[in-house]
Amino acid sequence: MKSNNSFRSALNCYIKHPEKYPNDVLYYDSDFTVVYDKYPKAQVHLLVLPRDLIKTTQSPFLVFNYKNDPDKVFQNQLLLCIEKTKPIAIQQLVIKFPFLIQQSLNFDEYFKVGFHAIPSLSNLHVHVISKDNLSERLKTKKHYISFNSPFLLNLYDLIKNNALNQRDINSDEFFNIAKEMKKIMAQDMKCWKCGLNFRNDFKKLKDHLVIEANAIYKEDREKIKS
Amino acid sequence: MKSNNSFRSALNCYIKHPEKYPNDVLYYDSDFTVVYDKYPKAQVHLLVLPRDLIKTTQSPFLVFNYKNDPDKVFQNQLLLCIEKTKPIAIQQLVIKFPFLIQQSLNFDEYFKVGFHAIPSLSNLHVHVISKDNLSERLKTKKHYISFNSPFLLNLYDLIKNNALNQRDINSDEFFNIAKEMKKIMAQDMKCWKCGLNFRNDFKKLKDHLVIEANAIYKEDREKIKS
DNA sequence: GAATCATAAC
DNA sequence: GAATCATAAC
Ligand SMILES: [Zn+2]
Ligand SMILES: [Zn+2]
Ligand SMILES: [Zn+2]
Ligand SMILES: [Zn+2]
Repeated sequence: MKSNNSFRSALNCYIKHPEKYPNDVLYYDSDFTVVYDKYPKAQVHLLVLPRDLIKTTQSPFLVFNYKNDPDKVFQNQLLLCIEKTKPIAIQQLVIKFPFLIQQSLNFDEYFKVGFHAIPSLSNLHVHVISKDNLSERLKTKKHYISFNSPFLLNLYDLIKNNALNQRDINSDEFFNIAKEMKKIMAQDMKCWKCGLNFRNDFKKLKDHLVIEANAIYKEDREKIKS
Repeated sequence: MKSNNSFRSALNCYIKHPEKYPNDVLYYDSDFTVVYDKYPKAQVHLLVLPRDLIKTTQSPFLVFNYKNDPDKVFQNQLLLCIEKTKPIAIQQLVIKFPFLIQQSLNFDEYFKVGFHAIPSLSNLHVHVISKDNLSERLKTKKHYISFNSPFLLNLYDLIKNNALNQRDINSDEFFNIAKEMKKIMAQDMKCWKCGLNFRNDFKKLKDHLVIEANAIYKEDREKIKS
């Protein structure tokens, strides 16, 4: 056990008093808060935080688990909040790349939405993140893999009644998940776009991500021209 | 003993074939090569490499050691090469900060010249480095301390007949030096300009270095205006 | 010399 | 979650 776990509650302030952090909070209502990730791992990286005091404490594996009698009302509220977050995320991308045209951007082409299988921060949070992974804050293999492997639990996969959320969630199962994820973290790094294998060469991957970002964010402009 | 020490000879190509590396080499003659440090730890960071095949293998403590009958001809050649390097370094700084006026810059106010007490690369090299330590490549406490402590052997101090170069250079003495330097590396990080103590908070130091660099490189412009 | 990985302490 | 420190392998 760690001596001081207060950092694990770093997001709690945003669900408790979203009105106090106008520089960090992009949107809030009675049920959700949307904030910038303080250490963004891509050009756009937002967090969607359920404000419900029970839900916020739950594991992403548990909160939608079928054996746990999933709260369909909550699921639909969350999906609705994600729909509200999509244009916000797109707008953030357009701020970074003014040549992009907001109305023509397909969210699914540019973004991913999901939970980390083993979050470090205890308040339940959905990552809404652009696919580029172009960021100074992306500093380690673990950062990259955590968004480009089964460590990222796609929100829509999780909500479906599939293998992901039919696991028995007991401490044995959490131990198994931890073991799986450790294996996943040890795998090679591959480009999210073209699949090129960078093995453990993080620096080369970083250089390549610049090229891919230039391509996707310019390509769109070219498409618009033609 | 390390299994593969080839990285220690990374600078050898520049003294062997300076003409082959026009992108890296700023100046060379029959006795010296001046190159960009490949991982600059400040806005301007150059290396002066003696091309003599004996001198290049020597330790900075040994090459000027009085008990070792110092080669005064070599010393003077090196000092002359440093004099040639000074305007080059100043020019590099002006390229980064075009508001600076080349002719009015006092080298000693903006730069340091010296050896690392315990170099990682085996070819003898003098660092000519701007004092700012503002660089993305400055990533660790050791990087910073290595230029802001007795780990940096000031060239002119070393040439003087003083305590620094009167040490008996045997393996016992090298062991003592290594122990001293380890202590030095464990000390707090302090701002090179104002002396503010950042202890082990490297991130805060980095932020502060931005402020100090803005001040020194703008200050000069103000002086010129008045 | 840099970079990857593991490990505390917060 | 980030950041400091230590340790291999190159
Ligand atoms: Zn997380
Ligand atoms: Zn690619
Ligand atoms: Zn060196
Ligand atoms: Zn200062």
